Amino acid sequence: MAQDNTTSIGDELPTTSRVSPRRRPSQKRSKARSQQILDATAELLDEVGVDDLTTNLIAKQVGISVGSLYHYFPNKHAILYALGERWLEQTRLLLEQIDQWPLATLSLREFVDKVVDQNLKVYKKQQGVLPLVQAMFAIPELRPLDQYHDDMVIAAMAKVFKQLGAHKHVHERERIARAYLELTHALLLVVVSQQGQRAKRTLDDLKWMVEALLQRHLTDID
Amino acid sequence: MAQDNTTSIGDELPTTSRVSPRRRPSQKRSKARSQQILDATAELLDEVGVDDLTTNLIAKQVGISVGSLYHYFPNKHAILYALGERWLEQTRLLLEQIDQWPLATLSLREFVDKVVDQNLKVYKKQQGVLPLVQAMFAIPELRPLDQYHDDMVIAAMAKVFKQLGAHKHVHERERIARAYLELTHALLLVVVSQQGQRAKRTLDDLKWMVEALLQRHLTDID
DNA sequence: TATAAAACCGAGTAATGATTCGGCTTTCAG
DNA sequence: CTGAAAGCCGAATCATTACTCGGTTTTATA
Repeated sequence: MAQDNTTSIGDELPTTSRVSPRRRPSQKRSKARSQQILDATAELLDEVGVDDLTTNLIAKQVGISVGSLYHYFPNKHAILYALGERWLEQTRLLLEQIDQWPLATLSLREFVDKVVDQNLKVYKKQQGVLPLVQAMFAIPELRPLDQYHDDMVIAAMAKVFKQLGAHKHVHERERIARAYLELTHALLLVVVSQQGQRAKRTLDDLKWMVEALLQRHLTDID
Repeated sequence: MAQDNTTSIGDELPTTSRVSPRRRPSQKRSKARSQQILDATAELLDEVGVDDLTTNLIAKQVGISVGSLYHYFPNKHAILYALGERWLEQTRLLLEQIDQWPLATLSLREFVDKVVDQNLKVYKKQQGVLPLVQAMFAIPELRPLDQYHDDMVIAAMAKVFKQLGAHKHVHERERIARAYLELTHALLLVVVSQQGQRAKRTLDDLKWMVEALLQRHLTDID
């Protein structure tokens, strides 16, 4: 009953905080399966939400057994964590791109138009964003991801705002970036859930508001 | 669905026709305890969040046993549900007030200033709003509350927008109301979490954006 | 004071769902 | 062809927590 010497597991972190794959997928096939699991999880998030997401359900969706599932991920949270990392990566890429834009040559309107459109793409591409983001906020084990995401966006945008002409203290620019983050996040989730003309109009409203927010702080003097 | 085992208020009948008068005092106590439980739950929501909220924890916080807890509420969700209803009621009251404002005599700026300030008060008064709202969205049993809340706000604000001069189809006004709802909700949660000057500035930004949103749709013609 | 209803207690029960484990099957380098 | 590693299986186990229940204490009216 006590720990036998079945290799490798005994000296790891407590179960709940192990979040990386139990072993590095050594084959292409293995890696593909990990991705399959993440895709299936994203689908299920959309269909049933976070709280009804069980490991058995995921396994069934992939078409494997729970046992096999645990061959690729140490625990349930690790799957969501990996999914969150995917999302984080997409956001990181976008921010990296934005940083390379010729900000000096863009009008505020052009800038806002581009950022919001690009951001929407990221939201649209990620299946089950809403429950995922919700989970990242609600589940303690995923909290660091959420925190990291926010910090990353805020830092990057605060920098961008400076380049755009907001000559204020970093602190203040970060505060504005937080407002920007929450505004776009909330409204993009609405846009994603809407369709056609309605989605387009809400997107336009969002752009309008972002522009208003930035306009205000680019013209004001601290 | 919530508690029906407490009081039926407003049955202050003449002495002669009261069937069992000896019940009244204890019912008062009962009601008070129910409120105590809700208060304790709100506190715990703030402290530990939704997922670490257990019935035993609530009981301990109140200073009673789980058994007693179940004397007042049929199950755990019912407690959160009742808490959600409290919140809903506050919102309802605010919307009712707004409906009575002399909208015709207010400038857009004055209107926005008042609505947002009043709305902030409601958010501030409700301890643990964030996890509560989060729970209302995430837990299937509470979903109806969230739905009702949104529908209520959207319907009421769509009406207000009309009075303010947005001569558009209900559909479009409701779309704008949804944007208004998400904007204020997201940003007010930020404001509540901030302090002092920082909170004030974010609040001002919020008002600025709300004004921008409404301005746009009051001047545009559908 | 007697007494019945209201409150209360908290160990025990049950249900749910994550995780394990011993053995099976497939793959593939040598 | 063969052996061992990679990959797989799913019933059994473990952990957590909502909820119950038989019995005790408190309250307040007659």
